[in-house]
Amino acid sequence: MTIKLYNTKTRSRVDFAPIDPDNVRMYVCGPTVYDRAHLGNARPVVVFDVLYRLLRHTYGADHVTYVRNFTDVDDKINARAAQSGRAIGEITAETTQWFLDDMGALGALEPNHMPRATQYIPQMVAMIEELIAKGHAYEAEGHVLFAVDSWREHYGALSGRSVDDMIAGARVEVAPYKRNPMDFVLWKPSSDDLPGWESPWGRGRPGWHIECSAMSHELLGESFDIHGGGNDLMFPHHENEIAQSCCAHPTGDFARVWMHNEMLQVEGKKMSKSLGNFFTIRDLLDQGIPGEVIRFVFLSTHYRKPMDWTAEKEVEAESTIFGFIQIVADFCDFKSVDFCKPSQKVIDALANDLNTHVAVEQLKRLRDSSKGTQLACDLLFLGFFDREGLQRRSSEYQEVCALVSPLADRLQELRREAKETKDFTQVDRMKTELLAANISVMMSNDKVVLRPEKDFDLAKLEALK
RNA sequence: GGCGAGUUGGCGGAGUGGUUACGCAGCGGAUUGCAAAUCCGUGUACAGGAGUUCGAUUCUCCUACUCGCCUCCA
Repeated sequence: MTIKLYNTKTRSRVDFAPIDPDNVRMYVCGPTVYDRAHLGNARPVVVFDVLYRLLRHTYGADHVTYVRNFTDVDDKINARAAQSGRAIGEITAETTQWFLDDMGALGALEPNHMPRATQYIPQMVAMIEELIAKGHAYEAEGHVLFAVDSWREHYGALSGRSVDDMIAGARVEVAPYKRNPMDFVLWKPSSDDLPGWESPWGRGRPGWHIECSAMSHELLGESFDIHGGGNDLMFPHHENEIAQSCCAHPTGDFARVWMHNEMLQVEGKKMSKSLGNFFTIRDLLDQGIPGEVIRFVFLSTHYRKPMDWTAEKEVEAESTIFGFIQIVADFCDFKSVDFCKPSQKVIDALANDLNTHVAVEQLKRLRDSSKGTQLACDLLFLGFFDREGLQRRSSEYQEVCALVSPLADRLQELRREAKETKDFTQVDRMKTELLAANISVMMSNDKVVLRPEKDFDLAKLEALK
């Protein structure tokens, strides 16, 4: 099977061929840890989690190396520390754990490596020295800057810009010590109240971009397969990563395939604090929206299209997931799940540039044909549940069904009598109460089946007991 | 201003150079004590214009609009 992926670098869909099938390597830009992850932060995590799962399935779980960093040195963090009076390390440690917890709730597997920027300062310093030695960077007023003119003909290739275009359209304030307005910071000086490390250029801290170049090199080598992130990172972050890495390691390719997910919107608008439609994953989880529902909404839209988070979609996803659980509860043989493979249609859909929408449609087809075991298997594969969680949800549903089952017998008995007397008052009364508790009542000729639906409320059945 | 992405039926959302997914909602029918579920049937969409083509929703160009990046933000 060939996995096809859209490569931003070439703006085309390519057949994915790993450098080393025994060690497929992927790097995804992770969060800056200063606050709870918001909904938008979660999109790349979920998207690349699906890709990670597909790669593991295709090349073997032990033959994929997935790296996602934590940026734990950044001026936003410093600002947060200054404003809250808390220690930087305390903030970053806490936020890092929040991130892992929240992403775990969305079913994201943890990457093989989750490097923290602060643990790779020596590698960054070494890389910067290399860049200076090769004439791609220069020191100025305590800063070290990357000289885009030293790589002018390549710089901007990923995002489709030329240095000249960017200078023409730039709105940035240009620091006077820059040789070219587009030159970006590799290292900057730290005052005593800011975190800093000793370096050949004095006490300072790294610029934003160098960490990804240094850490991907350290953990994945000078050439690796896939680099991912949100498309807002394309410029300048990824462009600068490429410049740094390719100039420091000219014999390597750096990342061969670049993948970018589109942005997320909320009710048709950009999620932003100023619009007041900003919320975190934790906010949603606390509202009782389960992680698998959030994941389902995400996967219903292709990753390269803007995804609109709406209350309506969330509600629909919740029903759909509930419907899956019903079918799993009724038809899944959990003993077989362990030996079950994901549907070929799901794999094919994902292999087609991560067409998660089509994969999700396949789940619905399995549901409609009551293929509970296969459905369970695919739900697990796509990360909606782990095995334990799914089995628990399934059992819980079965228990509820068992509780209402005697009522079905009673209703059937009432119905049998009513058919003789032609007086259906009692039957209808009972049915109304069941419906009010969100229990579907399905009456065939000789049988009554009660099915608790989403938001069923057994408390409302007290009157029937 | 520069760069990029997008515009599909009531809504959501795939996909394809020709046979017009799918989901939800809707409508008609079968079925039902009434329903539900199910089954059958049904709605003839691809922003607008021009071009390429035997034929374009699918390719090219233009226009409009939306969104993103260029500034901390995935």
